[in-house]
Amino acid sequence: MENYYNPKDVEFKWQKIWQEEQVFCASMDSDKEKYYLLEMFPYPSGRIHMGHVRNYAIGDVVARFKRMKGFNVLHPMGWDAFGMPAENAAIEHKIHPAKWTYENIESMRQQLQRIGLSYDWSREFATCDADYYRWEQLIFLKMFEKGLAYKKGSTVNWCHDCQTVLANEQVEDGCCWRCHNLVQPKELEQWFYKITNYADELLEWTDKLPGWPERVLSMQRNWIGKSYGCEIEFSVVDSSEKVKVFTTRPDTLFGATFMSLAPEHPLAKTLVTDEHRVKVEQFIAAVERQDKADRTSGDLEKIGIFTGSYCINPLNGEKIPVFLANFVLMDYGTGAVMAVPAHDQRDFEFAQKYQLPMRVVIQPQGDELVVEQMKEAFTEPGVLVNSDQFNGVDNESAREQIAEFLDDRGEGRKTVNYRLRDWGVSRQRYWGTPIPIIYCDDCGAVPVPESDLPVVLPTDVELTGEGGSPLARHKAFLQVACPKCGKAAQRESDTFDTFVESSWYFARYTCPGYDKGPLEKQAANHWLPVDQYIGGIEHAVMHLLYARFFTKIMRDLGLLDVDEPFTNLLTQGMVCKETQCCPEHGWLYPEQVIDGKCTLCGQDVELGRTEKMSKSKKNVVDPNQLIDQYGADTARLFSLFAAPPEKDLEWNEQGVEGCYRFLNRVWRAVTDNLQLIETAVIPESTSGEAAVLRRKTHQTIKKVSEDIDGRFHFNTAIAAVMELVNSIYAFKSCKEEAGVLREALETVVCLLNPFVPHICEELWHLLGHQRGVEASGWPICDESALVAEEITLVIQVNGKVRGKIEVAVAADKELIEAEALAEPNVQRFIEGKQVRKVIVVPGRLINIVVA
RNA sequence: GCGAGAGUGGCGGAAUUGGUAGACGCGCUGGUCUUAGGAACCAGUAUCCUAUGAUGUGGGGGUUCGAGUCCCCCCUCUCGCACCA
Repeated sequence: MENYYNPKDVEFKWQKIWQEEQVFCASMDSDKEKYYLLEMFPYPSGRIHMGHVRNYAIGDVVARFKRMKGFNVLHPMGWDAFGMPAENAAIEHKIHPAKWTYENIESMRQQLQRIGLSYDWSREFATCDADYYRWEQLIFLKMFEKGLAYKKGSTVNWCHDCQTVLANEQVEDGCCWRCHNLVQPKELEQWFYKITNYADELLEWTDKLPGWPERVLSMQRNWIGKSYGCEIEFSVVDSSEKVKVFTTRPDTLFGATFMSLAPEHPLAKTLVTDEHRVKVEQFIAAVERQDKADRTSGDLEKIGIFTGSYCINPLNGEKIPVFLANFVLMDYGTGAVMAVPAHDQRDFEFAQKYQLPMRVVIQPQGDELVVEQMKEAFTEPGVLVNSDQFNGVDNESAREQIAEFLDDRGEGRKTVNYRLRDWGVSRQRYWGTPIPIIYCDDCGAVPVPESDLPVVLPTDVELTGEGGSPLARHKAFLQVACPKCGKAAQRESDTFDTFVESSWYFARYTCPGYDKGPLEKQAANHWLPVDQYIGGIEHAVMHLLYARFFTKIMRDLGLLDVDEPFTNLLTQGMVCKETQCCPEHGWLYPEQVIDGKCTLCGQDVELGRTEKMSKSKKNVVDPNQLIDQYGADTARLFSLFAAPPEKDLEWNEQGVEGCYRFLNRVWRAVTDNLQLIETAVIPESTSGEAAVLRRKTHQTIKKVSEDIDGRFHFNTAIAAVMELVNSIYAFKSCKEEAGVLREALETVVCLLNPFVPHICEELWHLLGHQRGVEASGWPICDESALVAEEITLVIQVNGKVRGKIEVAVAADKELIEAEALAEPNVQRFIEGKQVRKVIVVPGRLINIVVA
């Protein structure tokens, strides 16, 4: 085996040993410090892709590094196993979702194991296991008890032909992705989780997560969308109705010249006068027909219509017309806006279009706005005018004053508004966690008693894709006695959004077999929070926000004691590759192109943009093939070396070969020198070349340790080891200095172990060690080996490099200055000039400033 | 429009606190060994150039003995949000 590097044999051998000896199992009985490392678990689609390889390779580096550093590492893996692909497979291939899912899990586990990832497989579970989702049902019951789960009407995407609800991503251009018929909105009663109760806490904690990328935090803040403002009531003329608006700018209230309501506003149809009814109803219908996505996308034309009604500005008693406007959204604020065209751009455009009056109520300092000359709304700070008793007040203070004034008179009050909506968790799907509720004609929605959990998803169903969820037609499942009154009742046939499962799986890993509740508190508190979480940026908002919400829910249910689930978050970049396109055959797989020609027709292939690897663009590399060809270590190494983890990675076949060559170089460096270093020991003192190599060895230890720990600069860590290997090749070794060589080689093997564990384990073994690499610990940098006798200093004249000198480390400033000034090339540049100043940066450079 | 991030050789990317710009790898060039090399090893490789020289980190200013790094203005790209009242 030691003659040449054979990744297949080496990798198989060690994967078997790791598995048999269960070396990566984590236990709480340890006096080592805990470290919980987690990568986002995969959906078991059946095949791993390069994105998985990269994600899990990154995680594995950290896991193995932390273990070598002496931490008690928890590194689990499992399956996000509910979801629609299983139902689609069932429809297309007549295979039961459960069978499909569990078979995929088997196959994907094997594929992951081929990568050599150091998981504690004893903690593995799939979210579709009843032992998992039963606790999710229990958490729902507890939330229901506390009013955190409730039911309300909500609009879904409905395909009439398929008799089913579609997720947003299943709607393509407003049509069903399967039958291509028009999707319609449909009002359904749905379950919601009251995430808005936690909006403030979720927001506040975004300032207390320094280990998260700023852009993820900013996306979450944006999503929560907290704004301070004021609710103001406007009475309607000749009516007892009142229109409530939300505004962040009560300071502009005197400038309100009309009112805009969302077309869906409940008052829209009552406020319309008979004279305007026909046109208004046409308008409402027209807006309804507009695509939802279009309506909230920027460049929609602003249109509106007058209802015929007026309302009264509570501050000045002015009568202003009430309009309906397509840009006013029913689900933000109150669905009604007081329009201040002089100080809001949208209202400005609307007023211009319908020739509505404008009034300036805020003047900028040192300027005077004239309505007729305004080309856009003025939204900057200023001083109030045309505002009665508030004239002269700066607008920031006026905001408070007017809000308080309205509050006193009972016509308004200060409020906080959020963009965040409650989380709709009902899905009209089969392959998900059943929602444990029973509907009784007399008792209403009755929770399933705890002792009856789990509500098991029945397996005797057939999926056709038509006629709605098979659960809704499954009589044996549906028909049940009411737990309260015992009369015939019906089960809820909806299942949970699969984001519910992924909102607490990280906690369940701490006690996967616990059968007395969702969490064994002691275990959860021991391991949580996750010290490092790693996954794709695509989960920046939904998954990560839901997981944070659920953590707080579980805390408030007394299941654990942490506030936040993930201390540090790393969002890795995508794996990209150049696309290739044949004029006749369209996108081509890499193997369909030889020498720039299409293998199907021989035509020249056009190179497209580098894009995220995707099946549709065919710019994919199959990890299984890659591992067959080069081995898992090469696949891992390239994924880690080509770019820093958080950046996108551009796949490059030649780069992969370069990594393979490097591993061969490492292999030979060890095996070629085995005899020479067999009995060698690390010498007490070294000199000359040996000292230089020894210094390089310890510099590398220092550099790699710093690069991995916290910084995750794996590419530069690997580069540093490559430098050390180059130094080993350059080192002319002899028997006397074999100890230094042994130390250098062992260091290479240890430092590379987190990245390419199989080859390192084998080489470590060849180097004569009985214990595994991890057990031998992380190399320690000997500071004394870093010290050189002489160092090179750069000499600059006026900031430009003009020479270099070698000086003793101990040399004092005067000596260094004298030597620098005496350097021949430096002399040329300072000759005949006056030396103004000499700056000495210890250990780095000397800058001579001349006139 | 708002928010975040980025712009460095032929390419991927280094440069952690303001201190030798281009580490490491790919590609390319030359050499050694070889029947041969698409193997391995060695050397070279920012640009211009006769250089021990000049220029050079998207563009323009500035601070500094010294700027890829700090400040101001502008350009381009990526991502996220977006008629949010």
